[in-house]
Amino acid sequence: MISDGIPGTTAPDEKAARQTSTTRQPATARRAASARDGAPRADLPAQDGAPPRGRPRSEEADRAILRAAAELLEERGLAAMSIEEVAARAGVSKATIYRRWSSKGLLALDAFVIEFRSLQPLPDTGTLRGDLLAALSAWTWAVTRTPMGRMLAGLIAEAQHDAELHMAWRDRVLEPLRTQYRVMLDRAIERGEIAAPVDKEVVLDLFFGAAQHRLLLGHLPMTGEFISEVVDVILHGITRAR
Amino acid sequence: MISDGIPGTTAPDEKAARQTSTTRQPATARRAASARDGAPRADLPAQDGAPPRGRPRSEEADRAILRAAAELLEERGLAAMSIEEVAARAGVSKATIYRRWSSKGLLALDAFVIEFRSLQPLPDTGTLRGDLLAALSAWTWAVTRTPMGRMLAGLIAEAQHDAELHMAWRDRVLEPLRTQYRVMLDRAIERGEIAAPVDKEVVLDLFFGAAQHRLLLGHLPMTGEFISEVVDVILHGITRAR
DNA sequence: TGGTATACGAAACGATCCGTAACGTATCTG
DNA sequence: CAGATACGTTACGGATCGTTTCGTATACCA
Repeated sequence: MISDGIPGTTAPDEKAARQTSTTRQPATARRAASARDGAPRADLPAQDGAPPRGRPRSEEADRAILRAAAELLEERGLAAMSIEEVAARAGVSKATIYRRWSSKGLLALDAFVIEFRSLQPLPDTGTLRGDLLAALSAWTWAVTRTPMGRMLAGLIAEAQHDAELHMAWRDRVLEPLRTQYRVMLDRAIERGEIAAPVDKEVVLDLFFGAAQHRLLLGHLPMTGEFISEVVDVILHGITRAR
Repeated sequence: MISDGIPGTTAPDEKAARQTSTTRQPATARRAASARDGAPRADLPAQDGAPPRGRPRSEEADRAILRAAAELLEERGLAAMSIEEVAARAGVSKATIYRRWSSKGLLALDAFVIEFRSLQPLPDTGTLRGDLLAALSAWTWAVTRTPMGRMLAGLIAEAQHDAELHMAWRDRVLEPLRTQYRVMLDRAIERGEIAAPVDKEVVLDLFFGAAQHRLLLGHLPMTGEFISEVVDVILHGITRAR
């Protein structure tokens, strides 16, 4: 069992909608049939209770694939990244990749999540302002000083037309992050810094959205001044309550 | 020049050399290179002062291509849209498309901008709150009730790794929109509704970013309540000034 | 030790799409 | 009329797709 980011949860089925060509895909149809009668192919083989029988999957290959995917995602973006290239750079065959991930998007998501999670702490500075500044600074650092910023856009775009990836993104990236931020808001309410009836979801959208907007569009730099201005406007906006 | 060469004699080794030089770069890199070294081939042929000589471009073909591109963008997204499909649906040959647009992204941008511009009015209701509500409502309507919302993500993603498209997006979509919103803020300053030292760019990022965030991630619906909450928090945040 | 099960790399497959070119036809200007 | 340009059709070589087959490698179990 590989620790964290390996495709443990996602069920590979019904990815026909993701296919690029509409009209007819005998290949996909065949694959759907084989997925129906057989075991899921792009999942971990070990179901709890039944110890794995044959040769175990190479964790070395897992790491090499994810590392290669992360590199290529940064260099070219998701759309221009080919599985063929990932395989070549990882020193692995294509089939080895397809055994683990059913789509390019899910592979990219894993490559992204592994690093991203460790870079988003839950600050507890004692004041809401301190917490927000720390959280937004950490997020900004991750997306501007590491390859992750450039991965973001491609994943978000791909998720627009890939329901499976969309759900995975929400479950493994967006909601964990929002849950962290909600805790910060709840603590501020307990401390009496802000009034309870504040709409936390809107606050999160403002907080996170402003930064993501500037990141994706790139019209202005993400400076420390920008971060503190964002926090200040939001704080003034909600400490007045309503 | 056209007639003097026997077809078979035209330097097959030159072609081979050209092919090996580009061995197997991803499509995007090849396209970028060809666009860089060559003259702009995919623009309107009529430069002012010289009336067009030959057969004019078919405006019918223009419309059909843009319409087909818009449809496919909505259905599959930019990454999964192929020029081949656009040509088939528009009843036009691939060459006809390549004569007009040098990249898939720029074609998509045109298909997007044509409709989008007409749907973003400059409201003047007399109050900043009224202006912001009207503007955000119009934007929200455009991206949720028309195909344009789903085009947005793909274009933004493609622009991350396509400098030409990135600049075009800023010049033709982002900056015109921000200029409109800045006017609304300036009028509010004149009326004394908000203090002058407010950072207008940050306000625009909050305003536009929150909505775009919720649109792209789709974690919560873009209701009228959401719109008014966003406007209220921002307004409270900046009317206190600082 | 052998049997079974699975993963592995390598190679090949039929497709689709790319971007370009050649060719003959259509429609403009002068 | 001639010249210029866009048009549609067709074809090309190459890249990548996702899958399949095959022989080999590596685990567990009896």
